[in-house]
Amino acid sequence: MAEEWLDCPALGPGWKRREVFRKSGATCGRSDTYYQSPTGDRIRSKVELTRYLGPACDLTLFDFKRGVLRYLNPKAQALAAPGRKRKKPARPVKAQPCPVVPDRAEATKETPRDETKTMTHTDTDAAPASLPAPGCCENCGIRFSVDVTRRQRLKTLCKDCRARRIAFNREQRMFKRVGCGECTACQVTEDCGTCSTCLLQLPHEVASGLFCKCEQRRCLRIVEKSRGCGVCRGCQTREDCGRCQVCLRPPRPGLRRQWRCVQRRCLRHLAHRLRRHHQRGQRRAPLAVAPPAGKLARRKGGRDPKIAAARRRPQTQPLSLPPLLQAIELPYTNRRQNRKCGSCTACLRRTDCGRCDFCCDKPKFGGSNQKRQKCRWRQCLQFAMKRLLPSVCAGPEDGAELLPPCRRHRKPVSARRPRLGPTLKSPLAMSISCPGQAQAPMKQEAGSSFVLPPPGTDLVFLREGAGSPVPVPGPASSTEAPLQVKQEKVDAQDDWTSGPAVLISPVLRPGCPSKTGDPILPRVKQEPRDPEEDRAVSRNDSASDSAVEEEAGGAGTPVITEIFSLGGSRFRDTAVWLPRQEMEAPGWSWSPRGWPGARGGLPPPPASMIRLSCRNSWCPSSQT
DNA sequence: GCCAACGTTGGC
DNA sequence: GCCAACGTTGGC
Repeated sequence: MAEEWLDCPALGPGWKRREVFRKSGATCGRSDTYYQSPTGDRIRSKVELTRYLGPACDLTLFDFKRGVLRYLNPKAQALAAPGRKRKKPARPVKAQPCPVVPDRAEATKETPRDETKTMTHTDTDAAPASLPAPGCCENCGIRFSVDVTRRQRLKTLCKDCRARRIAFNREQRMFKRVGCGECTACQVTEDCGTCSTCLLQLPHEVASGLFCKCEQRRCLRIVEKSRGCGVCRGCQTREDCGRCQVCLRPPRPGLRRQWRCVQRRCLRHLAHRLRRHHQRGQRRAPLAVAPPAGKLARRKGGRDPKIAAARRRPQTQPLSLPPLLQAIELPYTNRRQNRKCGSCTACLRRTDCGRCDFCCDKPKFGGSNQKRQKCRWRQCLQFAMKRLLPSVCAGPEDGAELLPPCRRHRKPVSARRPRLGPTLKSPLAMSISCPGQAQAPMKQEAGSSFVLPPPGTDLVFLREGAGSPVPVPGPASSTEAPLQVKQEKVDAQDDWTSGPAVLISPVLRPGCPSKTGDPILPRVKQEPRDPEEDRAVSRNDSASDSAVEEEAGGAGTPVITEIFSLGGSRFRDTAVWLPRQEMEAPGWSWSPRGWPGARGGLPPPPASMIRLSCRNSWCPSSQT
């Protein structure tokens, strides 16, 4: 079955249908059917289609999977007609040209002619959701209509080029997973033993897996993003011309990256460079490290037999990796499961709050299903902690679960805009502590569902709990914001001076190097108080000195749900402030820049604190 | 750097 | 069949 968009005359002019086969995972081979309305809206199910079209449209006879009208014999019609039911839309539908499904008496066999004839638009007066604006495709140059009111990816490309680009990206992902099977690299069966991946002495089962191959065995058909869009004429050219000055250069034996024929160079990149007058940095060498086998054995969900074998492997082959490098996680086949510890308060929560932004986005709460994220109050705390705080929130073994915060290319400062808005959605909602604050002895709860950072760190965690006077927009209850700051060690008082800050809590004082305290930045996102947690909070409000026990016991949902509601993958862009000693490890760099309080005139953080970011830019998504 | 958008997959 | 939501990526 074709996976491109095809006309669906059964729904009327302009409607498209697409069937997509799942290419991996437990449901590999299954197909999903999607529809696209004349205005570009995507519909994923019959329910959504019914909602979209409104109650005036009867879809009873519409075969969503096949995109045609069902044929009903007279007997079936007679039986079905009296008790005809129609799904009631769960929410109001925006004005759309509404195709009319014919009455049962008009239903005929599934012939395109009949469908086209019977499917007509009656609500022709309804205005389209948005007006298209003319434009030219960046790739092929043809004029095309673009919906300027919608935020859309690849909007500079026409429909065809955009589809090709998406298909290319999909192909590239597949090449990264399994390779093309044709290129010389895919034909290599033995590891070289000398590349950085091989030198890391990964377990064979893992090293030969999908993401951590020997460098000499990585599919050559993977087009690095930094070198081409994959869509333009240059990228599509497969053969060197053999005549240009580059082709005439001598080859570079032993190097994977060879000279690229002028005819095969990305035109889009060229235009991009000309526009911006600077060249983007080059991708650094991929680097991935497997977690220790002991942690592998605890992973859920992996179905790959090789991975399973690695899980069963006894811990007799310890990896001699640098400590922080061990924090880099190998992406697993079933990474979707890795976001849940299953035991923290958030994971145990069964109901959506119905009020956070992600809940409001859900169709069941009347949303448009664009964000498609789990309720903020249900996002795993362990996952957040481990990925944000590699070196402090877990022991050496747990550290292996962490993903490296990879950096993307930054735009020039002049090109960035200050973001103003009602919310701050930043991993840096985690702050370091300030001196002179009330001390709460932190303890390591190894068996707890919520692991606290060990003593000796300067990290402070925001968490739900007692009231907090964080001045954030929202309902009146915001004065009882579910924020609480935990801290451990205190720096020397002399290292700090007070300054203006937005976030003021009983323990996080002005001047703290917290992004939340940057008066320029948006303020801390204030989620509505969760009714279930309210009860626990009210019980514990008066006992601030027992905050640690509350946290360890999972009485409340820490505000790190805010951190993680961003989605785990975004932490590759993240840098965190950590004690300087945490930086004394290879593979990490630190920068004195990035102090978020600088723009607000706040004093710099103490010398013992530095900003941590990962030097390794590789991540699975960096190549497409 | 951040995040909205959305393709995709898991699971009921 | 449908929904939930994970993971990626283009836009800002």
